[in-house]
Amino acid sequence: MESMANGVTTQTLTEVVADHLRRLIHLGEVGPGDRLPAERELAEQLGIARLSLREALKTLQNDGYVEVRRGARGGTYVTELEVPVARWRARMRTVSGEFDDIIDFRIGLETETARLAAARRAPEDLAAVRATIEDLTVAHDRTAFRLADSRFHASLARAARSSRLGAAVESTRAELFNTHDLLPFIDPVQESVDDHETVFRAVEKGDVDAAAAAMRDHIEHTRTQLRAIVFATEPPSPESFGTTVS
Amino acid sequence: MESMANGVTTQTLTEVVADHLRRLIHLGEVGPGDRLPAERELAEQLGIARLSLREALKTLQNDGYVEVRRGARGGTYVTELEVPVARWRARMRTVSGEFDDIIDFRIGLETETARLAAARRAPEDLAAVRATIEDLTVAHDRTAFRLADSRFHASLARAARSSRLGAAVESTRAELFNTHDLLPFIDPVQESVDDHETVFRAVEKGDVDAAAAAMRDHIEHTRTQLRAIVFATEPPSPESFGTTVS
DNA sequence: TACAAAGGTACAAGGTCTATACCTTGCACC
DNA sequence: GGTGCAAGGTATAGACCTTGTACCTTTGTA
Repeated sequence: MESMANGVTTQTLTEVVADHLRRLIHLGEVGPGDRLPAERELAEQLGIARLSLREALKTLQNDGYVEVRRGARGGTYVTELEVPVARWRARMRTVSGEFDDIIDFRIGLETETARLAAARRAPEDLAAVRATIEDLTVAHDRTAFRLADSRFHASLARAARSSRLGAAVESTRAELFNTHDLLPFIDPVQESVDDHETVFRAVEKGDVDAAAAAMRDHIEHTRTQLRAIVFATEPPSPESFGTTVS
Repeated sequence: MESMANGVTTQTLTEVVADHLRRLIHLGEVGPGDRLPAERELAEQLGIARLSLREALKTLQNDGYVEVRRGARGGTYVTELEVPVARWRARMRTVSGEFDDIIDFRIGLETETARLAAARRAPEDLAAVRATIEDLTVAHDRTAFRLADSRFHASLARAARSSRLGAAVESTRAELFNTHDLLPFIDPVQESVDDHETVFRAVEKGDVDAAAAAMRDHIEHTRTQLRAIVFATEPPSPESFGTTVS
């Protein structure tokens, strides 16, 4: 019965809430400069006591995700995320194999998502995916690009009619940090837009193998870009996004 | 900020422990007739108080997973799982799309696992996979078959050098319940052995596409078999496994 | 300068987990 | 058929976590 010799523990509410909020930041649902709802309000939204939320915010504050200001214009604001990004880079460099492990996992999830989307696409799904690509094309700042990119993958998962794939894709994106906040140049952004279009056309045609292959290529591009960022000698500078930083 | 309007909660230790044990049963790590360690011992292994464990066992007892006997030959024994299996079947029939959703997810995970295993296999990985197939071939009762099957997929994930894929494969197998406890006839078992061998040969040759395709076929066979079981008019009878029931 | 909107602090009530001690059941063996 | 003993069954006190409520402090702005 050696198989059950693991330790089991519970997370405190504080930890759960901190994870939840961190995840929203990683996913780009809220980004640098954004203000979270007031503590009392957010606590009510989440269905928890204010103290529990406050402790979670304290954790995020210590980890450099948010800063808290008091007074009339006060509130909890998402930072530029320099500290968390630096930590994430350090971890990806240090923990051997983790970086590629995450990318490999994403490839498995997203190629199958693309394949199913190509097989099952309905007209309204295609329209939704196309809309996210248009958003991506006209995105002029990090926030817009980030959201459009998230929505592309989410709408594809919806077209694939697979809730588990969709959820896993989202989790994995969260683990990879919100990558487009790191991309320093316009070129990989343009490449990314092209990739998305290639995937979309294959899905539109209903060509399952082409859709899977295009998605695989896209994520391999991501792997290359991210690897360059993670293992670069100079840290990335958020200001150098494209030419029109907000 | 509507994106954060979800409720967050903690699980009690009791719930965590119950989930943990249920998972072990679903995965077949412990099967019908097996006795769990004594409460005091198991509590210590898990690093929790005995009362917390007892409450978890109470839950499993109510759900029909285990029965508790007192006295010298007392202890906690895994049942024949008739009640949980019946509930699982009912759920798969009722919740529209969930059955196929799980299978689709498995296909994404396991085809990529097979692909990576074929690309990265080392001699000792191949030996480990081959050993599980031999165990499978000579398995004469449900327990042996179940464990060998679990180990096949686990050893393949190890050959693929992807811990995330391995973990996700295992989680998904747990969600599908331990399927071979349900299989009523010897034929699908033989088919399953053949499938495993086909996957293995492709992995051995290093043919990534063939490995992925063979795995896809295997899981599609599983889909067909399970669908028959889930939507059968008569409930499955555990006694009819092969010809040599333990 | 006073107000309002936000965060900061304090505290009591209730729930959960742990540790420990002790009771009860019932097979095995003399 | 009684006794040992390995299990499960029960009770309780203390530590810790979560909640709800009330009140204080900071700071921009009218």
